[in-house]
Amino acid sequence: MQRPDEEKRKTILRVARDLFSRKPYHEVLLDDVAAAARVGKGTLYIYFESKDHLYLELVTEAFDVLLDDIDERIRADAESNWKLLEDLIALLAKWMAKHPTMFDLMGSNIHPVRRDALKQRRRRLGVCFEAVLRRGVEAGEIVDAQPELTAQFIPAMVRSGVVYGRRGLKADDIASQVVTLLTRGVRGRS
Amino acid sequence: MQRPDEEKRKTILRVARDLFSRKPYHEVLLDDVAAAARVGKGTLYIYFESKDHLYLELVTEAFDVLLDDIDERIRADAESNWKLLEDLIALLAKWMAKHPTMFDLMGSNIHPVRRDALKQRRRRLGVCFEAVLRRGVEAGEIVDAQPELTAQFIPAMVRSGVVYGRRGLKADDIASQVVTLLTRGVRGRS
Amino acid sequence: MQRPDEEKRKTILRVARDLFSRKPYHEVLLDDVAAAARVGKGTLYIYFESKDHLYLELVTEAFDVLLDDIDERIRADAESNWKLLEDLIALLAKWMAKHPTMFDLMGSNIHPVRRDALKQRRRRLGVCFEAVLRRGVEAGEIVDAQPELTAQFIPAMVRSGVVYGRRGLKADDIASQVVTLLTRGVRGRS
Amino acid sequence: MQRPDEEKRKTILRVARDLFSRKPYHEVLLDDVAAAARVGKGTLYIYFESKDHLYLELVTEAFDVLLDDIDERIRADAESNWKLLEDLIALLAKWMAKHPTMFDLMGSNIHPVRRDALKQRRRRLGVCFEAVLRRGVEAGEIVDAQPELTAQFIPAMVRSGVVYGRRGLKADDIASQVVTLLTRGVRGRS
DNA sequence: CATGAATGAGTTTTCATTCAT
DNA sequence: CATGAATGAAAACTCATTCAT
Repeated sequence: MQRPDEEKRKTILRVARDLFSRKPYHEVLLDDVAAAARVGKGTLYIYFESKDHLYLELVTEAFDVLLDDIDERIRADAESNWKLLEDLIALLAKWMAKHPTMFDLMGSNIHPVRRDALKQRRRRLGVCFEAVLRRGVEAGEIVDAQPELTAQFIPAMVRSGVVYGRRGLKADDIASQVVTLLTRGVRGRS
Repeated sequence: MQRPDEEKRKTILRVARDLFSRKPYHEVLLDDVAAAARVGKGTLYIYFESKDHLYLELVTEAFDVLLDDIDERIRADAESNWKLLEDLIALLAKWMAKHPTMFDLMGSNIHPVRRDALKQRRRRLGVCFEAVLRRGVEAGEIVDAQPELTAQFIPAMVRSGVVYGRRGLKADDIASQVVTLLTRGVRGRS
Repeated sequence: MQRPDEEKRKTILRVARDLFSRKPYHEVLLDDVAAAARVGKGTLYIYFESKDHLYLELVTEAFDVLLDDIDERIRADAESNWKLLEDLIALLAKWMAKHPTMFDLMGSNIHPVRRDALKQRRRRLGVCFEAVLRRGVEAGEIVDAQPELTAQFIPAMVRSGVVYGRRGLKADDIASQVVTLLTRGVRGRS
Repeated sequence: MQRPDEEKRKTILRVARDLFSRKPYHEVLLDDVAAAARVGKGTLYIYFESKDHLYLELVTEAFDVLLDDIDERIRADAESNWKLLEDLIALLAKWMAKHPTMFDLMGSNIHPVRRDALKQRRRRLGVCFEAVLRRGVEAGEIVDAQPELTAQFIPAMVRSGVVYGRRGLKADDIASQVVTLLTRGVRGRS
């Protein structure tokens, strides 16, 4: 995807990500984006087809970085599926802390057509975890009757920790609590 | 002489909830709401101060129903805190299935001033679960070093199941998977 | 003009006059009028055809009182045309002090069709003064090459005194200054 | 790249002045203004903050032109205060003939907050005349016990001549009648 | 007659997108 | 390529008027 000025493109995306992280979609004006990126408003349309497309690229880009990281980790043979799972959770927590509103963004602000591109990413994330879980099940490391649900739960837990957790909570704290839950739940052995 | 009609108010809220559940805030026109409720546009302004207020009422109302149900269940002495926890999760799953987008709505569509009313509800939800967890810990039924995080995880898991789970998934399926997780995690005993 | 409840009609007119004197036409809501008159909004439409008609009646009514007073004074043989002129000015000043914004109201708030009814009244006022001036000219009491202009000037002066004069200015002060001007102007005899 | 166009701004003001002179504030739609100025509706909002602001600028601008002209004339040492007074009246009459409704506009159409800017101008106009009158009194050219009232009368007379005078009346006719009145009134010397 | 809830045409204002320079 | 002035469709909200009770 070679563009006239790849640098400028990056700047716009970075600046836009900032704005979209702070305000809801409809409160972020392209005037603001242009001003913050120090470019003319028309320039935005050289690099992005529309506000929706800019927004979409923004979110998917961040997402894709995560998904790539996850893929890479998965491919790098881990010592066990459980260890891999722990690593992925740590990865996820760190990423989520950096993009605290990225999942909110997925909300429903965007045009339905574009929305699907986002849902698909979110789903892929689940699929990654599901795969690891299933392999763990096969390997006897994991016992889970509904791994596809658990796979959805994991990112959801991480996100809720980041978004609703008390101030000062570290990504590691969240990750370790998720792991604890997956390890033994919270029920006392009586 | 006609009297202000509580029935009509309900109708508007119901109809609006439908629309806001299907489309993002800015795509729901008051024209649509009025048309769907079979009332004039001006009528909306008799019952609600503004679009924002209508929307807020919509979400908080649904939320408050849930919170009330939860409070009631908590007060009705349960046989154990664990049983109570299971009940609340079932309750939550059922409610969430009925309002699949209610948490998304909380996202970032609404005016910042009003947004707080929602955040506060979400927080109260966490507080309820946290209280039950802590009591469980005291009673020796539960082992959890970070109950306030777990309390956030629970609604998040339920929501992710509803929103991203495969079609045809029942509220009960989700609830039971959450309970399973909380009970023993997914790690195999090797 | 016998109406169901002449009293209620009067109340509405009085109350509306108050409101229209304080705020521009479009800021006076019929809701306000109805509330202030302690009647239902629909009731207004029993007594008046429309907001415009109510407004029109309001202004013309006050005007007609003035015009009637003037006519009466004119018919009552005065000792001289000059004395009559002085009396009319005093009358006018007193009336204007009671309806300070009545001429502003004539401004251009109202529907063009209705507007003419007002212009006509204002003109009639000029005509009254013009008639007196002309008779004064014939009687040799007055020297004026343009009595129809002077006739317009008189109400204008009185109004400006009421509207823009310093607080606490009495109707008599204004009237007497107008009379002074008409008597000898302000030019020094050198 | 286009530059903000001062010419366009002028066009809009001129066109808007025309419209506001013919119709009351609330009957002048920004659609009309935009159409008449041959610009898009949004363009109006580039040059003016709101309808109110456009309107205010319109009126104050015209007023300020007059006030500047008057100031200039006053500073240019006149042969006598009386001659100066005559000049100012002529100036005023000419201006008023060009903006027949400018004083009506001041009426009560505009938002209260903005209204003050106008009242202040009208007052300044009075102050100018008052200053000249007082100097004339000191110089023995003028005899007037209430110059501040006379100062209010002068614009009022001119205006009434323009607004209510017969068709075809020239600014000069009005000015000369005002001067005549100020010179010797209309009372016959018997 | 009296009421005030209901109505919806009418207005201002916003903002993504275009395009002349 | 870059710009930012221009555009106008779209949307929230108002309020005179109607009409069921």
